[in-house]
Amino acid sequence: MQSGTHTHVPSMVSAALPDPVPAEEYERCPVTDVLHRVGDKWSILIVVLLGKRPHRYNELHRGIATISQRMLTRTLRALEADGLVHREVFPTNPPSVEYRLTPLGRSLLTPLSALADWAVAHHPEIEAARAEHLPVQNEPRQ
Amino acid sequence: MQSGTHTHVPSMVSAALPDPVPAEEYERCPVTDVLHRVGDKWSILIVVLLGKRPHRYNELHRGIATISQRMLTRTLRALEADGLVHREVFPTNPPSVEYRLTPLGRSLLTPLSALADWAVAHHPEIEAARAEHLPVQNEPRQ
DNA sequence: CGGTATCCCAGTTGATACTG
DNA sequence: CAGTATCAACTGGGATACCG
Repeated sequence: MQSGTHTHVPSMVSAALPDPVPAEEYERCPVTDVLHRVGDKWSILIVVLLGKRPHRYNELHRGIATISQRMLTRTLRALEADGLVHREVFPTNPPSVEYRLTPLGRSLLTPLSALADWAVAHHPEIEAARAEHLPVQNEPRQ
Repeated sequence: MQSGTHTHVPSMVSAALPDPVPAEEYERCPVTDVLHRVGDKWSILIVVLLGKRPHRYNELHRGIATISQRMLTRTLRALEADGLVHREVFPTNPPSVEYRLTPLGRSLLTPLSALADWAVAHHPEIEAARAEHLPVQNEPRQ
């Protein structure tokens, strides 16, 4: 279940990061920046849900089950600020607000799916590795 | 400047996440799990550096510039526990320790590069979107 | 319905000092 | 060289209550 179409060393990952990484380079590294955004507790989940279809606020709230209103709002605001999600208010009564992915947000689904596929495929190996390292967790290293 | 080869909805991202996401599903989601690991402050940076070639401890320390010894060690231990990085001690004097990616770690470089390419390509759009949303940052929403 | 405003805790990160 | 130990600071996230 591996691609096989390209097994060579990735392109821009290395290119974006010069060998000695100075402090300034790190701060503005796009890769790190994006990973920090998408790597928080709820962003990917929301992006994936919105990838299926637009959702209203409480629809997302019910959809995720364990997220607090505070974090749902904060995460949506952050995604909106980054231009990944569009928020539209319909002046109905009661008011309704719809969230949907922007074209930029939809374009993120593609590389995200590559990582998701990797995660699904290799999660057993990771779990196995963790299980092996647990026994020596608190041992001093030689 | 988009791929065009596949504009459909990604495969396993949706598949791994059923529409109403119950609490238990979230906890064990491989995608979220991997993203949390790789999404921390230093992991990707280290993985990318080790993707170029093996590095010794202080070589990484000098290479990254702003990382503390504590966080370098902790991040390396975490990557090692997940089976992404291999640590080898050479009994020289003074001692030397070499870190390199495992095959699993190297396989992560491929999907990571897809995300990295996306990040590099679309970072300007993200920055632009942020710049537009900053002025209304503290305004109450209608 | 779709949010804000507070308060608070747990976990993450950093600074500094010390060691086999 | 390759780390550990300790403490302090910062931040993400949750609980609860309230609002237009």
